[in-house]
Amino acid sequence: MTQKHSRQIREIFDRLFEAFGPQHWWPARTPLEVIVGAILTQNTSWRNVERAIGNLHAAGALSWAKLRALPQSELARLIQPSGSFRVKAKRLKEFVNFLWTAHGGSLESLFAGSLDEARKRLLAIHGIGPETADAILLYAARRATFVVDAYTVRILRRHFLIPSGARYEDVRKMLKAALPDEVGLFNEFHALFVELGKRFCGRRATCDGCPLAGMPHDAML
DNA sequence: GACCAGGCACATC
DNA sequence: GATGTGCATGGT
Repeated sequence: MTQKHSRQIREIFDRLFEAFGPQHWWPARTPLEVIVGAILTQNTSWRNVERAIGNLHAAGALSWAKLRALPQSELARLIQPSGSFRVKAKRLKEFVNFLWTAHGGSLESLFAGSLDEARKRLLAIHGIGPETADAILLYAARRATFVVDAYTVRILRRHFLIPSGARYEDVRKMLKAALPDEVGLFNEFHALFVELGKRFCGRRATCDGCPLAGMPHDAML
C-alpha cells in the first residue's frame, strides 16, 4: 500500500461524493431489516428486494420471533419477488436459528468481540458469504469493514488499483489499509461505488459524464 | 430472448 | 486455486 495508491483511492471517494452526494445507506430502519435485505439482495436488484420486504412487513413478519415461528414454505412465499426464494427462505431460517441457538437471539452477542471474530461467526452461517457478512457488519453492526461488491472490483481494476486476479479478501484489506478506519466513510464509499457502477459501468453504459473521467483508466477491462 | 441485478454453495478439474 | 452451474424473479 503506497501513499500514491491511498491518495488515488481517496480521490475516487471525493469525486463520487462530490458528484452523487450522501447515499443514506443502508435503506432499512432496523438491524433486522438490514440483515434480511442483505440476504434477499444476493444476486438480486434492490427493487425486487423491496417488494419482498414489503410482503414481510404486510404479513407482520419483520420481527425475529415471527421469522422464527413462520414455516419456511410460508416465508418462501412472502419473499418470492426477490428470486431464488426457496434458497433465500432457507438462508433466513438458518440465520435466525443460529442467532437463537448460539446467541440466545441477541445480535449484540453475535456481533461481540473483534471485527475478525464477529466476521468469522457470520461466515460460518450457511448462506452468509463474504459480501453478505461485511454488509451485515457494516450496516447493521456499524463495524468498520468494507463491502466489496462486483462493481467495486470492476471499477478498481479498470483504474489499475488492484491486479486482475485480486480476490475478495485482497480487495477488502487493500481498501481498509488505504482509508482511515471510519464506519461512516466505509458506509458511504460502498454505496457510492454501487451508484457509480449502476450509472456508468453496466454493459451498455458509456463513460460519458463519469465522475472519474480523467483518472488513469482502461475501458476494455 | 438474452442478459443482468448490491452472491453463495457445491461439484469438478 | 480456478472455473462452471443452479438458484429464480422482474426489468431492459
